[in-house]
Amino acid sequence: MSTQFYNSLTKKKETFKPIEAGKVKLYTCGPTVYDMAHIGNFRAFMFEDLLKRYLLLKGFEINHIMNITDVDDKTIKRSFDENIPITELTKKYTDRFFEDLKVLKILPANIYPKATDHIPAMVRMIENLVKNNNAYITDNGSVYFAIDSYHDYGQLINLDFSQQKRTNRISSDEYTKDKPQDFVLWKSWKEEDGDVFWESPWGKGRPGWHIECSAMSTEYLGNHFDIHCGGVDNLFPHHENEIAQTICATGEPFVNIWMHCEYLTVERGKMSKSQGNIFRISDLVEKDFSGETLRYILLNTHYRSKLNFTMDKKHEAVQVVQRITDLYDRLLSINKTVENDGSLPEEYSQFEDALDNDLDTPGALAVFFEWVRKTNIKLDSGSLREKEAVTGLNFLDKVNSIFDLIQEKIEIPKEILDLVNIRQKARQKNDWVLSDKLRDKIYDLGWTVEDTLTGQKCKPLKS
RNA sequence: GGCGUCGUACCCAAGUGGUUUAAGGGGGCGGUUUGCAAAACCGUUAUUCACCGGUUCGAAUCCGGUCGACGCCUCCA
Repeated sequence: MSTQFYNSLTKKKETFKPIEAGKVKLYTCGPTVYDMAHIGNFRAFMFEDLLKRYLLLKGFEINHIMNITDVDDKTIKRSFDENIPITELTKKYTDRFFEDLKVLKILPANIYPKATDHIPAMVRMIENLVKNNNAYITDNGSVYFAIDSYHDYGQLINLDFSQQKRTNRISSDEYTKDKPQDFVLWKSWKEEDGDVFWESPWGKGRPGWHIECSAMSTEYLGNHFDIHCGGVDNLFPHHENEIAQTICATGEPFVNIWMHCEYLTVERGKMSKSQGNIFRISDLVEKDFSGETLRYILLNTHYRSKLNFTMDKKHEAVQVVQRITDLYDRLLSINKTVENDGSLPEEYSQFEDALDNDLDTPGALAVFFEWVRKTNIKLDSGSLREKEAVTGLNFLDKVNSIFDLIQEKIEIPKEILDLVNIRQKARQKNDWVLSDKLRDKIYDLGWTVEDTLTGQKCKPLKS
């Protein structure tokens, strides 16, 4: 089966074929670092991580660029409100963003370009657009893109501007534009911008939001590259505008495949500060969600389906993570004298087929769990051959390279180990009363002990 | 008002014309195992895919309608 991805541009699944054989140029819209990102933001980043991990599994070499938006209305307002320099604000939240990525085990991008480091490239692009008559300059020194100059405008989303609901923003805000739907490329300086501005041929100001992604993506990946991702909310206006301005500026094809992941909702609605239902990664870590459990929750729903995040999803995730980790431990503990020939179980091809089908993670997990059950049966009966243990570990490595759900080993503290050893002696003497008492004590200290055929197995309490 | 997505068991969630008289996970119940547990495993939990019509030899899957949920229409992952 060929690898197929749903392309938002053509609205159907397409066989993936990179521009350059064996290499993928990937651009993903990154965070605006005016505040901490929340679980909804990270759903998109997790989806992109999944995409990237799968392409890596398929053997592609990937150049992944993720931008950091460190100047926009929100960053300026926030730095003003908090009375700290904008660079200090954005540094703080950029650092927090990277910490969260680590918690979620999201693989790092090759480069994280910052918008403020690429103003000249944006200015050059805007100059091109002005030169090509795709953009116009207003009296106050702002530059707008004229959407009428790009006839293919509206490929990602079907919008009938004549039927558009009139919002306050359109009617009151942008009176200097030729057409309400024209979007800003360069925003002229206003008093509330303070010292946040750059010099340009049109006077001092700052770039519009959309132009940064156009400038940075083409700078690092070339004018024409393979995949561009984001959340569905980026479809319009962000990506629609990006397409228009980039194609008009470069005169070349832009992106082959646009991929968007659906919303994450909380209690069936959008997260919003007014409702107090924003979950940040650090909040969830405090509530005992691990990176693995969050990964399972986010990856157990197909990326193009809505995902309703609730606290009670934790239980299922915890169980699954533990089950997989336990199986991994069981296979590891088998003495293996055979050489690893890289073999994989027959389920592997179905696993890959599921992911080939537009990253069907629930389908892939279903195949995987069938295999987990079969393997546990063999383990229980002692009929698993050494060779199968090796093959199984190979499969787990592959699965883990995508899902990354196996928990890292935590060293058992000496205090616990001592109790386990005392318990061992008690058990040899059939002193069940003491044995059970010690088990309770170990439990109270945050650990569990299971009595297996090969002796006691100690692990931290699930969270 | 315009555009669009979705509605599958107690919960989560694949499947989008025939190998499905509907995967997988969690939970419940009943077992095997265990000194007892835990873990693992076995059985069970939707004759049915929001509802009503239609197309077809055949539909959860296609078409029309109804109801319900959600999103976009220039802040948004």
